[in-house]
Amino acid sequence: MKETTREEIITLADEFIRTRGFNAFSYGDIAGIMDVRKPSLHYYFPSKSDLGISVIDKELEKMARLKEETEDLPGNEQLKKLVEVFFNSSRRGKICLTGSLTPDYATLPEPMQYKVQEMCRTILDWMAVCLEKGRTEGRLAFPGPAQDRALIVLSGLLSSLLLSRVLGDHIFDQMIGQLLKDMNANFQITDLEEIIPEHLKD
Amino acid sequence: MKETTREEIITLADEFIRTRGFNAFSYGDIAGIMDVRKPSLHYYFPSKSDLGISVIDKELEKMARLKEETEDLPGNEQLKKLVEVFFNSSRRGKICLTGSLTPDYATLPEPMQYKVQEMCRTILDWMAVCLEKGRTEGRLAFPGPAQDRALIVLSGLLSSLLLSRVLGDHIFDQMIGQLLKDMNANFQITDLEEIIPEHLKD
DNA sequence: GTCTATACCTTGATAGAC
DNA sequence: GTCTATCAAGGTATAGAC
Repeated sequence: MKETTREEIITLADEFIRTRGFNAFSYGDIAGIMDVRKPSLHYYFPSKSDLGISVIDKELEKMARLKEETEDLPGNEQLKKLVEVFFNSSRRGKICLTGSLTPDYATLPEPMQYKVQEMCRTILDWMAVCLEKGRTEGRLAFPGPAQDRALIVLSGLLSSLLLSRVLGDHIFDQMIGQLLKDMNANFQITDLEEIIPEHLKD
Repeated sequence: MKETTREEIITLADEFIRTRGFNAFSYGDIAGIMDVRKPSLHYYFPSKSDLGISVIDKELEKMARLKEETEDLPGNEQLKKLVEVFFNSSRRGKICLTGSLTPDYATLPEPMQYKVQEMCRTILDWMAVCLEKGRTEGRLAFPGPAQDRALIVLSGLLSSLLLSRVLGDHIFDQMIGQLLKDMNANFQITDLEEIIPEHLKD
C-alpha cells in the first residue's frame, strides 16, 4: 500500500507541524524532501490552510480507527492504547497536534481554528468515555467528573511531549507514570517500549 | 515608575510571544505599536534571539520576586499565588511562556533553547519545593515524589491556558479546580477573580 | 537614539507552457 | 500533474546620516 503523492505531502506536513510548528515550515521544506517544485504542491493544496486541515482530518481518521479497534476492551486498556501513541511520539521528538496547534491558535486561518476546536473536543470526549467506562468496571479510580479527568489526562500527555524535548525523555515516564498511578492504572511505562502497533509508526 | 524604551520593547515582545508565538511576530509588529522604525529596535536588541532571551530573563526575575514575596507562607498558599498568575493570563487570552516556547523549541536559536531549559527547571524546582512544604505542613496531600507532582501541576496550568483559548474560559476552572481538589487544596477558583496583585497585571 | 535606505532572504501564491 | 517564471509581501539585519 504505497502512499499517493497527496498522502505523502500530508505525511510530511504532519511531521513538520509536530517538530517545527505550523508557522515554521513551508511548502519549500516539503518540496525539498519530495524533490518536486513548490507549485506542484499547490496543485494538491491551493493554500497552506487546506494542507493544515487535511493533516488534522487525517489525525481524526486515525483516532476514529483506534477508537473502533479498541471498543471492546476495558476502559483502562483503551487508555493504555492511547498512552502508547503519545509514548511513541515522545521517543521520536515529535509533539502531538494539539500541543503544536493550540499555541499558534491566534495566528491560524479561521477554517483551521474550527478544525482545531473539533480535534480537541473529539479527543476529550473519547477520553472521558474511556475513563468513565474504566471507573464503572472498577478498573480505574478517580474523583470528580470524567470530563474533568479527561482534561487532566490530555494535559499530562500533551505537556509531557513538550517537556520531554526540553528536559529529556525521562520526563514522559515520570509524569505519565505518576498520572496513571493516581488512577490506580499502574502499568509500567517500560511495557510500552515493546508494543508499538504497526499503523502508529507513521 | 515609567518604563524605559528597552523595557517597553520587552513588554510588547512578551505579549506577542504569549498571544502569537515567537515565530509569528516581528520587529515590525512592535515598531508599529511604539510608532518607531524597525532599526531603532535593533539598537536595543541586535538580534531577535537577544530579545527573546531578555523576555525570558524578565520572567525569571518576576518569578524570583514572587518566590521571595511568598517565602513565609504555607505551601498551599504559595501554590495559590502561583495559580493566580496563570488564572490572570487565562482571562486575557495569553498563554504562559513555557506553553508558547516549548512547542517552538526545535526552531529557536540555540541560546534561547538554553534559556527555555533554565526557565522550565526553575519553575519545576520551585513548585516541587512548595508542594513538599505543603505536604509536610499537612496542608496538601498527594502520593509520590513532589518532583513528579510538580510536573503534573505545571502541565495542568500550561495546558489549561492552551485549551481555554480554544474551548472557552470555563476549561481553566474545570481543570485546575479538579487538579487542586486532588491535592485537598480546595479553594474556589472564583476567589481568584478578586485578587489580582498589581505587579502581575502587566 | 532614531532615522532613511537598503541588502538579502524566504514566504505563499498565481500564470501559463508542456 | 509538473514544470518555469514570476510576483508582492514580509522577514531579519546592517550601513550610515543626523
